[in-house]
Amino acid sequence: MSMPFYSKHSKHYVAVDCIIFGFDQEKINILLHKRKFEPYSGGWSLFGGFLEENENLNNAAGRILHTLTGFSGVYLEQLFTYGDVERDKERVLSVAYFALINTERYSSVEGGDFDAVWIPLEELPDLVLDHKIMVNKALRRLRRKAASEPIGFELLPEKFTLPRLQKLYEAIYGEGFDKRNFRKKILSMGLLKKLDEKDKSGSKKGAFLFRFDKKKYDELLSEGLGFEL
Amino acid sequence: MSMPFYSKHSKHYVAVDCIIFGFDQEKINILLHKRKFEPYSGGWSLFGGFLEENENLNNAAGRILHTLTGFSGVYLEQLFTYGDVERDKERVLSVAYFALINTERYSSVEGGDFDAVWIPLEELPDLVLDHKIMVNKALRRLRRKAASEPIGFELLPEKFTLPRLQKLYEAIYGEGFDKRNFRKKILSMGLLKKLDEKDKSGSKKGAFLFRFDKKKYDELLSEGLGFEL
DNA sequence: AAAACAAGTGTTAGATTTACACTTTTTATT
DNA sequence: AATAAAAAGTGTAAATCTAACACTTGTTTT
Repeated sequence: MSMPFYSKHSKHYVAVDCIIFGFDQEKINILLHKRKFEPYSGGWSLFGGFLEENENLNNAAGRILHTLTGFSGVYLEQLFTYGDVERDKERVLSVAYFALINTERYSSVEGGDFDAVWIPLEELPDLVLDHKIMVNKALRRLRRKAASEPIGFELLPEKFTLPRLQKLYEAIYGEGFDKRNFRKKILSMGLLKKLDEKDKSGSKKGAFLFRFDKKKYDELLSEGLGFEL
Repeated sequence: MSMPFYSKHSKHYVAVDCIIFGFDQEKINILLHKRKFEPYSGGWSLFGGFLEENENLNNAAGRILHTLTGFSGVYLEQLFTYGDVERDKERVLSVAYFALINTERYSSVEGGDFDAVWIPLEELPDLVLDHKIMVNKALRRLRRKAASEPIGFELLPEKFTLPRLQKLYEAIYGEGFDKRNFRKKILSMGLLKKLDEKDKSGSKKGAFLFRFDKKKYDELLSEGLGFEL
């Protein structure tokens, strides 16, 4: 039997769509662009593309992200697979990924070749297809994970101040936190290394810079502990 | 342009695999069967099948579950999509679902037409392809969700005793809990209706039966509260 | 020198979690 | 009929965690 058993089954188009989150010191933004092909040409859309033959899913997500935005080496996580969508009468499965981007490093994207625009989460326009559903799911996932894994740091530069970190968490959860309680909790994990530098961009006094201590985190993980906010 | 824009892209086989959990008053079991076709014929396998043309993903999962096991109307949730797998040189994407089954209602499956066998989680044999990875992911998901959504009840008959419910949670988390603390917490949510009946199968004294109060749960949800263990 | 501005710092009350042991009810045994 | 056995059911106290709260520090600008 040279023909595989399953060759009688149907094959499907599979797309990968990326929900790209960024943080601009103030609020969470999503990278969108205006769709340039039918159907729904001109509508706000996530960045997506098609899975190619023999291309593994994670690679496809990375490739699409890189091709369309220039970003590479960023945090990417598979979110969910949407199978109800129909386009042109033929269904296209969409595997959604969400990406977390340090906007400082990649701010050059704004207004670039692909009409990519950072849009604040609170001002999200209508999106094409089921993309809004994807964004909402991604946001729920981000909220859940940010409390139990150190993924928030992906949205910040390597060195960051505590006030900045707090702003980030406040943006993610859409609520304010008490400064003292926040510091107490985040520092008590022992996963932030305080540096001798200060960042004076935010105040006259300046705030100390910190760095996430990945080594310590891996140690904690292997002891069965971890990051828990 | 009658041909859709994306018709130049490749199409892919898409399979759906189901991780089926059951609880037999003692431990968590997984429903497996021996694969009957190449490759890996004879190896322990999850239940799976191919997604058909114009069939939506959730329906495919339900269909596969029903066709192969006779179960219907059970809890089914999409888990993750695996895109690295290769079979016969040609990649088949697999969308994994996990199912929770009230074994009492469906005990007839054991030894049925499809060689379905309930195998205790702790005695899991090697599985075909990446199925073991799927099972582990499903288990992590079950553990997470069982603490924040009332999905545990899907594994029990409609009426159940508190000692039974506690056994279930102990099986899910692989550790023992204090009886008094467990009761206190689960009853404090106000989501269990105590019935006037007792189940005497487990002891001479008999234990009162309870029922999960879905109406109350929906009320709580709409108030922004919920199930939190 | 004073005003302005954000960074930084501790304590206390309340809530939640954990640890822990005896009584009740019924059936089976003598 | 009395007793033993077996699981169901029940309360409290200590410890931990969470939440609420206001002033001081360091630097720059005027």
